[in-house]
Order: sequence, then structure tokens, then C-alpha cells
Amino acid sequence: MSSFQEFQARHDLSMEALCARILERHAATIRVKKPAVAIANLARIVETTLTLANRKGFHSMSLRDLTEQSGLSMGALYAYFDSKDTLLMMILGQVVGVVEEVLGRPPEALATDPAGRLRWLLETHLYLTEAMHPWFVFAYMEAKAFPKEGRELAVSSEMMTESMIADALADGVARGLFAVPDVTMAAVLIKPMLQDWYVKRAKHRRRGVTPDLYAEQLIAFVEAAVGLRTMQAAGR
Amino acid sequence: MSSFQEFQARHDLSMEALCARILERHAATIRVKKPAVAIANLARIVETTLTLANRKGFHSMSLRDLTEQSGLSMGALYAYFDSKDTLLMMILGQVVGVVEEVLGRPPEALATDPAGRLRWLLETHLYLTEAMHPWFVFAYMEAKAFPKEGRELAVSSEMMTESMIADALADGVARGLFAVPDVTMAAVLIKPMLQDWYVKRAKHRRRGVTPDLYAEQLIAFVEAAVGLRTMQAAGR
DNA sequence: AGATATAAAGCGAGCGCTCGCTCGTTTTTT
DNA sequence: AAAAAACGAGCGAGCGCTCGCTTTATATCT
Repeated sequence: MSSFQEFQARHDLSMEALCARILERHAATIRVKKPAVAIANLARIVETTLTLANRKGFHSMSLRDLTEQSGLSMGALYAYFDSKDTLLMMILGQVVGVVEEVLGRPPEALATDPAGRLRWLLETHLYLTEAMHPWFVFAYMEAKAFPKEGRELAVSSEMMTESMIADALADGVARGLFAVPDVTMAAVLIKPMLQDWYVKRAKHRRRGVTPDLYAEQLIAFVEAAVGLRTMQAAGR
Repeated sequence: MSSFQEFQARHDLSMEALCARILERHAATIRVKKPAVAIANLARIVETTLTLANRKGFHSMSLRDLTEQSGLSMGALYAYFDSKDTLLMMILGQVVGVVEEVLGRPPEALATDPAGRLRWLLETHLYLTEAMHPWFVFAYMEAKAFPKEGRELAVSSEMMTESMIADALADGVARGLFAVPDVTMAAVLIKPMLQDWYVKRAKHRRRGVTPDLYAEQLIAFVEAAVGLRTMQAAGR
């Protein structure tokens, strides 16, 4: 069983589970009372929004497109959000929330193992973005063009993962495991390689690269860059 | 004198020079006859478009915004392009053209020096995107959302630089200089680190990172990852 | 169990507005 | 005075969003 499959078994990232969380968060705005109905329709709305917005941009997607593709009427849509921007923030907020949840607490066993923690961070980031691919593409592409609140959310979320990587690196340097002149800079350079997996996923797929393969090769590349001695090299 | 300054001295990438090239390319569509007038107004149009589009997205920028900020009237704008999409393609086409021109032919002295060629590619890419920062942000952000022709242009341009990097790596491996298990994969991983310089330039600037510093650190990171022996290490 | 009343959910034509774009007119240059 | 360039009000289409209405689900009462 691949590591990615194990990851999926550990986390329920199904559309329904994610929309249930959106419902909790936005219970104040959503006018539909019955959770089962609300979750089912939110799923239809979000699914369609991600498809259309990732194809031609959120702003270019009209609410009429959304009614046609989702099967819900104009009025029904506005029972779930009070403006198009709120719909955007629902999706963005859920992405940020899941990132905090999944990446926020590494296994305690890795607390004293910076190399393992770095590996875990890279792997988990890739698997998470693979499992929620359209969500992350959406967040990446739309975050900057929209309300201030959304941009700040996205920036602070990115800063968090970046500093987790930097911490693992600094820890490794302190233990003499890594040789990195500037850990912040190294973390800054690693981040875009993680993002590239989902931003240009079609390209990677065309080359036949799976998430597990990308994870393996990215980790090898990064470990070489930070000067981690492999077991063979260390044994010499 | 910094390398970036040398780069700027070697290439005229001023707004006027770039718009002169746009005028050549689109002489058929542009209805204004006198080159001096056409170039000056194209410069105003492109400058304003880049500013507005990079702030809120090309699609969200209305032509009325553009008239107000550029000082040209609606009718005057349409003497320079026949549709909003054509304006987009003018800018995109110029970016792709300059990339081919500047990155397309490395100094001949580096033909038998893969490490030097790799360094030159990374450095030159960073300096070029720094000198034309708003252009590249525009191309990166808007390429996917717009006409098919534009997307294909952007993809093929990216493929070109990627394969130039892969070639330098393969050459280095053949000469026993680099240790890279998969040169294509390594090139794929390097590209997003190059793009990050302009995509998140505000972040880098906030940290006080100059183009020269970023170039230096990126090159060090990549050289470590591909296993290049430094002079000191080789001398041991 | 069937009839009725009430609440919940969904509907979609239409409102005010802004969009990309045109074209008859005016201004500037030669 | 002719040619070139710039102007900007106005067009129809399409936008986000509202609201009076219909349909469906649930509760209540014979």
C-alpha cells in the first residue's frame, strides 16, 4: 500500500466531510435548517464552483453558470451564501482550516528527529494537496485577487508551513545533521517545489509522476541540498 | 557593480523598447500611423494594464478603469487593439519573445562548461524576471484563464527553459560533474524556485533579499542538490 | 390513516448596473 | 484643407442579486 493511500485512510477529506465543516463555520449565514439537506447542496455548490473557477477563474464564472451546472436555482444558491465573495471565503477558509489541522501537529515520535520531521512535512503537504487538489488550486489562484481578509488568510497560512520547515531545518543544523547556511532561505526555496505539485499537476501527471514518486524525488533533492548524510554515506 | 546591474546594461528592456517591439509585431492591427505616437501611447496603455491587472486581475480590470488611469479615451484605446483579449496577447507575446531572445542563446564560452551554463541559466532567468517583473507576474497569473492560443504559448515557453536546464544537467552528469538520478525531474523541481522570485517578490523584498542575493543562494542550493563538488571540497 | 396547517426549501423573471465595444464628431497635426 | 488622432455618449449583453411565488416536507388534528 502506498503512503498516499495510508494518508487517505487516516484523514476523511471527502466532499461531504469538508462541507459539513463549512456548514458549522457558516451556520449564521446559511438559511437552510436541515443539516443533511444543507451538506448535500453545499457539496453540489462547492464541487461545481471548484470545477468552473479552476477552468476559467472565479470572477469569470457567473452565477448563471453555477445554477446551470449545479442544478440549483438562483434563489437556492442565496440560501447558502449572501454574496459571491462569501462563497469564495467559504472555500478558502476550509482550505486554511484543513492545512492547520493536518500539518499543524506532526507525530510526537518525530519531536527529536528533524530529518524525519522534514520528510513528514514534505510528504504530508504533497498528500494533502493531492487529496484536495481542486481546493488548493482554487486557493492559490484566487486568494490574491479577492477581499483583503482572504489575502491575509492565505499569506499567514503559507507563512505557517514555511516556518515549520525552517524549524525542522534549524533543529537539524543544531544537531549537526544538516549543513544549511540560511534555514529561512532554504525553507523559502522548498515551499514553491511543494506548491508546484498541485499548481502544475497536469504536467506532472502527463509525465506519469504519482504523488508517491514526486514525494520520493523531492525529498531526495531536498536532502541532498541540505547536506543530509544518507545511511550509506554516513557509514563510510 | 552587481551582476544584475551588468545584466541591465547588456539588455534594453525599457518600456519604450518593449513597446516598439509590440508595435512591430502588431502593425497590422494598430491603426495609429506615426511610430513615435504609437509607442508612447502603447507604453501608457501597457504600463497601466500591468499595474491594474496585477492588482486585481485582468478580467476584473475594466476598460473604463484603463481609460481613467491611462488618460486615453475609449476610442483611442481601440486604435491600438481590436479587443481586450488582443491587449492580453500583446503583453503575453512580448514576454515570450523576450524570454526566447535573452535565454535562448547562452554565451558560447559556456558550451563545454555545464556547471557554468547552469549558473548562467539560473542567474539570467532571475535577472530577466526582475527587470520585467510586472510583465512576468501578468503572464504567470493570466495565461491560464485566457484564450487557448495564449495558454499554449505560455506552456511551450516554460517547457523551453525547463529543457535548457535539463540539458545542462545531463551534460554535467555525462562529464561526471553532477550526481542526479533523474535530470528531467531535477529541472522540473528547479523551475518553481525560479518562478517564486517574481511570483512572491513582495515577500522576498520584505526580507531584504535582492536579486543578486537570491541568485547566489538559489545557485548554492541547487548545486548542493545536484551534487556539484565545490572548489574547496574538490581540492581535499 | 387521512386531511389539513405550517414551515422549509426551491424557484426564476426581473432590477439596477457595468461591461466590452462602436461610431459620428471634434481636435490636433501636417 | 486634408489627414490623422482622440474623443466619449450610447448600445445591447450579461452581471450579481432580490423577492413574490410555488412546491415539498413535516407537524397537528380529527
